[in-house]
Amino acid sequence: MDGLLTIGQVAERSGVAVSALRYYEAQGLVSASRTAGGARRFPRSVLRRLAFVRAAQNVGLTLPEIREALAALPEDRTPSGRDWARLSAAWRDRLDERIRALEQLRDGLSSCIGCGCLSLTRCALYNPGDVAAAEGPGARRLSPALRRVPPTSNAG
Amino acid sequence: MDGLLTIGQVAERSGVAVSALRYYEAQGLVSASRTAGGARRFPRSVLRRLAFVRAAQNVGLTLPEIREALAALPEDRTPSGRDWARLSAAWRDRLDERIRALEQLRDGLSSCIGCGCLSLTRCALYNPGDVAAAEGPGARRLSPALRRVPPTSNAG
DNA sequence: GTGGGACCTAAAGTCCACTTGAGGTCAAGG
DNA sequence: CCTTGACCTCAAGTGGACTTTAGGTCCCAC
Repeated sequence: MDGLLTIGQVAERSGVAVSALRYYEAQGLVSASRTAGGARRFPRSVLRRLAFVRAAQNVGLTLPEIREALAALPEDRTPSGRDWARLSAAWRDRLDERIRALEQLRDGLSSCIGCGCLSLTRCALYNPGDVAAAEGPGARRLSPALRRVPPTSNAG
Repeated sequence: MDGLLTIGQVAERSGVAVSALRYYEAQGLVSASRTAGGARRFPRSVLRRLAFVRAAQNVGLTLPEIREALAALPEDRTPSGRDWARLSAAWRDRLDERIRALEQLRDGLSSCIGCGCLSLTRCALYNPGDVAAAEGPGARRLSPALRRVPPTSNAG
């Protein structure tokens, strides 16, 4: 081993499926060199990059957004404290937003217990953060502020 | 009007799109009688039912799960305080769990700012809920609380 | 020199919660 | 009579993040 990792090794060490790794490469989230035979060889730094991707997903970013964020960071070095701080702050805002929305939901719920109201116009549970949105097709289980806890449902 | 609502009226009053209402009927979440001409006529109770659906979605339930929950409630009456309280409590647990997970993420993030670590084994952001390094080299999954699908059910 | 992994590509499938489109029916109004 | 508008059905499309499938290559061990 010359410090480069096969896709299988990356998958094993990162917990990201091989197919997902290929998909990420296609989406420009990670990059790999190739052997003579065409097999991917990932630099070790891909592990950090994948950590970043995972973390960003946890914060609720889409892959295109994550790609943007990654583009702002150095390709193969540890990001500078300043860059990192800026990103982190943005993420924390998002987290705060999500947490707030959930808390609102929960508190609305508490006040609902026993009353059974679910008032269409007033119930905080029904209408959290009063986003009533109609936003085009696609899965939309949570109100925008709450959207997306990533699928990560590999067997465990 | 004999207390029955057209699909358009239901859509307007509930904020749920006409197409969604038809979809819900197909999924067994709501039911409607038909006029001679074949048009749907919804009982007024559908509004409460839809409120329930919305609320449950906000808590993160899938439509099949919601159908289950609805099955446990009386078809056309207001649910009893007891039933309602039981459901609400379950939902609040879910919310609490999600909120906790997100807070952990956020707090881990705060401690990351300026360090730029994203350590695969130690970083709270990457590995929320310290399901951390316990498991040999490489990273692990999301904390259960951030996973999409509840322990009681299967997944997509 | 052959069997078996690990790898490759491109395309299609999956899941969820819907929406959109095509093509048709029905009741009321001008 | 004809149009308008609300409704109908069934089929296909949408978006995100992947996975699965089909068919092939590469290389190592026996």
